[in-house]
Amino acid sequence: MIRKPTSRETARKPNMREAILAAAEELFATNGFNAVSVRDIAHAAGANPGSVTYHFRTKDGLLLEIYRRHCGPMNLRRSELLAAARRVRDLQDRLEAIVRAYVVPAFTSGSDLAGGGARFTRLRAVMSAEGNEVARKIIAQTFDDTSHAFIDAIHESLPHIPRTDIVWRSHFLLGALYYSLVTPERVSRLSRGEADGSDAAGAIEQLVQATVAAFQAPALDQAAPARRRPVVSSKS
Amino acid sequence: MIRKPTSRETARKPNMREAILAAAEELFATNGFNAVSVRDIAHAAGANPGSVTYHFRTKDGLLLEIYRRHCGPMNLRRSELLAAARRVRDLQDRLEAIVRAYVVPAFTSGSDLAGGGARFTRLRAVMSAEGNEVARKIIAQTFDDTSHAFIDAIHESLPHIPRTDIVWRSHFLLGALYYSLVTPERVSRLSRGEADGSDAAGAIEQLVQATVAAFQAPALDQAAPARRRPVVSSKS
DNA sequence: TGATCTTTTGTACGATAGTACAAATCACAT
DNA sequence: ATGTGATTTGTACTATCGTACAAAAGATCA
Repeated sequence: MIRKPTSRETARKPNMREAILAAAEELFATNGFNAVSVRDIAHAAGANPGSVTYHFRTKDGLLLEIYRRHCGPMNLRRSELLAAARRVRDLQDRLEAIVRAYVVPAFTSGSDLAGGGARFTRLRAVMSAEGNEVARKIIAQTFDDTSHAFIDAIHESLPHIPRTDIVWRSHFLLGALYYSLVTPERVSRLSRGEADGSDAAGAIEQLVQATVAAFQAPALDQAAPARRRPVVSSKS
Repeated sequence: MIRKPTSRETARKPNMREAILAAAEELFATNGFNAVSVRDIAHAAGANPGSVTYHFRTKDGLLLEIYRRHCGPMNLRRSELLAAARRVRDLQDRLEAIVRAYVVPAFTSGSDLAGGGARFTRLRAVMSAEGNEVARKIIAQTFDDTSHAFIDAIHESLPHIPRTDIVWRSHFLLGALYYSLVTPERVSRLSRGEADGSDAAGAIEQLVQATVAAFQAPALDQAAPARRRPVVSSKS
């Protein structure tokens, strides 16, 4: 999109650059940024360490390019699905459609690259946990608009819930989404094999079902604690 | 608990060992394991790098000791609160009490060390995202029993929900909990200052309210998709 | 074929990592 | 006061890190 591909763009190996990107994405997403060395990436991609420097200059540049690759398409897909969801008449159905528009691209789409969006979403989860600065910047300036659009849409379908509560609950949604991608094996283990945490379709259905209910929870009346209060003692 | 403190246990600085542990906990929790060097930790604790080696032998040993410090007390507190919650008669109230028993210690308690359990819970979140092996082992063997106890308790108060769904939803709970501690500033930002993501009490109330509703969501009938299906097109 | 540009390779450099270890320093019982 | 064991300091070693760069190899077109 930025460079015009000259006719001799093709390299010796068919797209070594892409192989490096894919390997880096995989390694970063599973081990974190700092645990993976440029040499690890090069080795996994069948490339020479110097080749990474040639294509991306620095390790940060490599991470940045991964984000550039995915953020656009994923945001676009989310916007499309959100626009369609907003046109749903029934408020209950609309809420579910909105949540689905948020969740589905994170699991399955996001770019045409192999592996789908799940790997990239997991990468985002890990980078956010590590407090990576490069990631933080590009995420805030790329996804905050979309996040606000989703929050607004949800708020419209739940007018009686304060916006603050919606923000919190959408935050929980993202956390649940991230964690499902980070440690899927925990689900399999705790369910004693009855559930498969790595099954994207199953995870999506569970997440959508649970999240819709969470959004529909009664508003948190911060002023008046109307209902019964904590039943168990709380020391300090 | 393992060493009997001889009368000359006190060092030159009052508890340099504890200072190192606290500094490491803080740095690991905010930057990840690999991004923090032993020298960073020593500097933050006002200690000499060699002192870290003396007390904990290796960097892994330091992390392990942090876990040992917190896992026991936190598990104990959770068990106490869970036992109390199970005695609540009303099923709705009981469910909320159980969720609270899970959430509250993660935010506020967990050990007598300064800073409370929030720092340690955040540390666990980051280590889990990084796929840290030392952490994974000790977590699985320390918390799985407790997790099962909570899942069972929740299942008892929601008998009509399949266990699989409960597992998924408690997984989402943990993910939401982790993420709230990892990036609280995102809540403040998205709510445009109306909510404070760093306010533990507020986060707890929001999380409990949302999670209880999520647990109470209708069961996911994997066999019969009774309700209307996705309203928006799904390509691929 | 030979010139030219792109890509890959191989190697090296300075910085920093984790850890080991001897020497210095401390607290305390005698 | 002095000896003794626990702790802290200072330093050094080896490995690996990110990155730079010159040379080799490959591709493209005159």
